[in-house]
Amino acid sequence: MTAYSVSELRLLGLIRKKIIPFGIFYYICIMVTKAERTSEYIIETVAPIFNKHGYAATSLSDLTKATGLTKGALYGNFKNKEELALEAFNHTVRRLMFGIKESMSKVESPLMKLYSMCDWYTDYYHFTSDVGGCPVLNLAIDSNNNDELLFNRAKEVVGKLKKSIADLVKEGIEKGEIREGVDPERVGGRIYSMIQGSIFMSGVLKDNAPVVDMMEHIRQMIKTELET
Amino acid sequence: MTAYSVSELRLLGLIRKKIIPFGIFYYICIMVTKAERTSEYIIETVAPIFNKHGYAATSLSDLTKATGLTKGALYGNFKNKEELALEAFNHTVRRLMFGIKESMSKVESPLMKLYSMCDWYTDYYHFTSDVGGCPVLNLAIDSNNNDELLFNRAKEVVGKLKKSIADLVKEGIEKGEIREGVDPERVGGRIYSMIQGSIFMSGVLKDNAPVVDMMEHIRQMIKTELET
DNA sequence: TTATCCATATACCGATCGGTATATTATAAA
DNA sequence: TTTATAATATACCGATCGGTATATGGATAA
Repeated sequence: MTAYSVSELRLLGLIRKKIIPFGIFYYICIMVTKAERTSEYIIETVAPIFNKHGYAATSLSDLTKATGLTKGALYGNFKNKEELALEAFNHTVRRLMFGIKESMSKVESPLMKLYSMCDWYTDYYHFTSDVGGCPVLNLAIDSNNNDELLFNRAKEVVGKLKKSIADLVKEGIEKGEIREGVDPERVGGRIYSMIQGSIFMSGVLKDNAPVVDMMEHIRQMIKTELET
Repeated sequence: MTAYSVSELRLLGLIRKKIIPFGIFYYICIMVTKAERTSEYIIETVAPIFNKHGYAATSLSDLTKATGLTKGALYGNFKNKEELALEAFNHTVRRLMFGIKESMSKVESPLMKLYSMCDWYTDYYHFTSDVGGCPVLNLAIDSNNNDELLFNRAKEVVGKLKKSIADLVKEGIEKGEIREGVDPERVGGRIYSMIQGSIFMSGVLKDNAPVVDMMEHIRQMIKTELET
């Protein structure tokens, strides 16, 4: 089980606050119950399994084997397999989002943030290959025509990621860093398509080259087609 | 069951030739046995099901329900579920390949063939959405970490499609239509990544716009970055 | 220390899984 | 039409599926 800092636990929404009266004061007690620790342990352990094998191909026996827990423990902490898969996906996505936001927060301007995003995705293959590839790509394909709840969540994340690029482009135009004529939505969609396409190729060919090359291409594209 | 022309049957390798002696002559009798017709009927029927739901999520009862046949019939024509899934995939891919080759055969030069490919992919979403999306994308993701045989086949097709673009670029350079400095392999990989990425986006968002837009972008890219 | 309660383990459910041996039917050759 | 054979249906296999009711044990509060 990975060790977490308090800030990470807070980020992951796993900290419960309890207000305890003491005389005329109150203490705010930050606590993590056993169940919460177990839930998190389960999520962390099963996330790569669901990501690698998909929802249908992952059995409860796979999960009990990996966690060392029994079905009783799993069903004590999660409603069913679907909810567990959803939480596992959210966990992985939250981590990725955390990483990219952290990377982009280091620079100020929207244009620099776009370049920063390219830098971050350049290493994407390396830090996703061991957990079974891109969770967004995997879940979207896996759940399409199979599980509405999971698919809608995957679709939602795709939409958000696409929008986050479009928003940066829009902000760049407002700040005069990106040309007036550029359509933020179109460019956002294109760039995210390119990223996902190269992630797919890297995953299939088991080689980070497609992602690395595509990121270089996107940087060039930003330079020649977007920058003022 | 779709009606097939003799040329299509020949293409699909489903025609058996029988040589019948008649006097001093021989007749070549082109025949399709019942088993072959049944096999093809099964493949055609189950292909969209496997494509929609994936290998693991498709049960034999799904297949018997869809075909109206029993397990006995399926196992009489195919070794097992895996082989059936493989043949179903090959069938769909063969059809797509047939379509794109037909489209490209209408023009002569490699550069025009690249544009022709863009035209063809522009409609890709429409003629794959009803069979459950892009079979290459679906099988590659579905079988990765799950089924070596199926994954290797998907990977092989990805490699071929990527190579076919690279070959056109290479030929274009040789014929002086495309600039000397262009790296065919890199460009081939990029273009195929872009195509697959946009196909993914169209599939998730249930909207052909991403593919249409990306094809326009690739056309522009060919014009400005490849053409002499 | 003791009593309570919550978390986990155990045992079991009916349904369905992929696959097969055998019976039955349809086809095609003679 | 008869006969041989190919193709399909039936019935069944052990294993595993997701899920649950209940037993049990360990942590927590009094």
